[in-house]
Amino acid sequence: MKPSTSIQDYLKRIYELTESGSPASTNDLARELNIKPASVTGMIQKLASEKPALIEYQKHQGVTLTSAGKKAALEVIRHHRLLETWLVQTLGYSWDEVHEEAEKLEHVISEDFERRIAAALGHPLRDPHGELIPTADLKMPLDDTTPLSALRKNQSGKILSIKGADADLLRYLDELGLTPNTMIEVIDYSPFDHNLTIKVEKKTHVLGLSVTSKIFIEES
Amino acid sequence: MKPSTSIQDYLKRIYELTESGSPASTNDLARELNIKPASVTGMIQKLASEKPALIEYQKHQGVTLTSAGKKAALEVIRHHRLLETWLVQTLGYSWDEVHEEAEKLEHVISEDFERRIAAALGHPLRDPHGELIPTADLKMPLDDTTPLSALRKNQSGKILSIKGADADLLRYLDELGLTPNTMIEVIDYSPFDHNLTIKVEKKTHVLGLSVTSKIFIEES
DNA sequence: TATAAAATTTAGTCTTGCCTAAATTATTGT
DNA sequence: ACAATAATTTAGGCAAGACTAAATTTTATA
Repeated sequence: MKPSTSIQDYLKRIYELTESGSPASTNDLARELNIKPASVTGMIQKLASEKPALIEYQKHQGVTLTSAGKKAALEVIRHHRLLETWLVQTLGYSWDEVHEEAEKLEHVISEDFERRIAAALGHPLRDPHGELIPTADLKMPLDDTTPLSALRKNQSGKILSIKGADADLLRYLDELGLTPNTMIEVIDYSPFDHNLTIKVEKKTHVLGLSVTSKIFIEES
Repeated sequence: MKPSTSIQDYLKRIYELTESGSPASTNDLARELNIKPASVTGMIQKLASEKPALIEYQKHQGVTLTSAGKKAALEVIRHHRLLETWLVQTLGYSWDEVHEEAEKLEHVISEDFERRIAAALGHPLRDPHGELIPTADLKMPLDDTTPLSALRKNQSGKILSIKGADADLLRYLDELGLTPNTMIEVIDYSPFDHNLTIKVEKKTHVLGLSVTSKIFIEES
């Protein structure tokens, strides 16, 4: 069964709040949804105990999405971002006017409608705000323009390209095994200096922002 | 406050069922809405007893719309028909595919969205099914192509034109005062022979289908 | 480390809008 | 006119999803 509008909103917010790797707290979720924390607890308990669970939840520990939940969330986000793109292109909305409209439409359009606007727009990669649009098979793309520095704890991917590095840096990265096509995994993130601890072929390294912003990756 | 999606559906169906002049029965409404008759009774009782009542209701007598209710219904119908027109024209839907999609979208689009698609379409008079689209000020247009024979009890309007009448008929209508710009009022309708009893300048006349189908009017 | 503050959960309530079963009112055929 | 039938309404319930107030757990501070 398709999740209700309310549940779709929960999933969408949980997705956004957990993009950084850490679980979403009841309080944060309540704030994002304009709902009282007590109500959020009730809903996440229900969502966690359903047949195919959409979320992972332990009392007092916050929530994360299961892979089923993530798919459902990406479906809504895809609808939202395609709608924004479409409204801007075909009805002359400005980028700051579309959000509210898409927020309502995203819950009611059919899959057929989704396919039609995606095709009409030429399967765009980003919406008018520059945000990436999840693909038709419900994966969030991490394209060339997404630097390693945007990844957080527990995310992993494959190096696509390295841009703007001088010969010295390239040699250094090569020594560490950081070349295109290599798989990497983010072990930790320091919010203070934006240093990332990453694992590459069994070894871990700590890299600063000046380096991670030059390495472009694709999520695995 | 904007009526809920459920209430909008009730109003839309009541509008359709009462177009012929007679009130809508609980049973018919239940059938149209795919809802049990007992549930309909509950809802119409609520709607009839609200601050600005949207419907007129007497036990066992069926319901009609108040003018506020009619406005709300026409708003939904306008949304629906504009959406159908727009989906067909911009996304290549065929006329038989759009209904379901419009049925969901009609409840969530903003007034701004309505204005934008109306303008983009050049303020169309009819939707892809040929149905008239209510105007922006929420009146159902009765254009040149709508004959007097389509009107029912309690409807009134102004004669726009007379088409296909021979000299004898024109002279006869002129005697009765039935000329363009004259206000008329339907007093009664006979479903057996389609005779209409109408009032024109304090006098009433009974007209047959062969006459009423040649007089074109605009609702007042 | 004890305690105050903040976050979270529990318990109980409310509204919307639907349902079933039973009672009542209207309508219809003879 | 009067029973049989159809339509309608009443009464009681349920699920979703929100809320408040109070209890509990966690975190932070002195």
